[in-house]
Amino acid sequence: MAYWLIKSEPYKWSWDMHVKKGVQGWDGVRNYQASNNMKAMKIGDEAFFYHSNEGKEIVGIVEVVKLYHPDPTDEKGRFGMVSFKAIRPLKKFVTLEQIKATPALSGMALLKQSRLSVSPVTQAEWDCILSLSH
DNA sequence: GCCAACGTTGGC
DNA sequence: GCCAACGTTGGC
Repeated sequence: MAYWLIKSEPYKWSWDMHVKKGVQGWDGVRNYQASNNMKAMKIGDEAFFYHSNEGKEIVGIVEVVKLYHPDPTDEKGRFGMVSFKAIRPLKKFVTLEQIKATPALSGMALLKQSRLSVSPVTQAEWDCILSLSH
């Protein structure tokens, strides 16, 4: 069981939209590193849902319900996507500011590669963020 | 709205 | 296969 973090700009695709829809294919990723991270995902893996630009905070948790498959929005057929189901919102959102201020989270890919939209999260980081969300 | 970081494209 | 030019992301 692995953990991940996925980013979305809330005015394009927000947590609320995802909750309303239930399951959503994570289309539109056009970056090989992000794409490779999705390839490595397994059914049941969980991911934090992060709002970039507006909010800049982790707002909820989703679960992988469909493995890497072709992304219909990619005309060239080069990129794929996984599908995520919304599981639950965090009681308290965990902001980028908090993450930066927490030494245990200083190694997160979110901070080191700010432009990477799908990144891995370690068990320790996952637990730490969950503890901040209570 | 600016701009740094960085990934991608395309000419050579 | 290199690398300059260009485009995009995302924090500030």
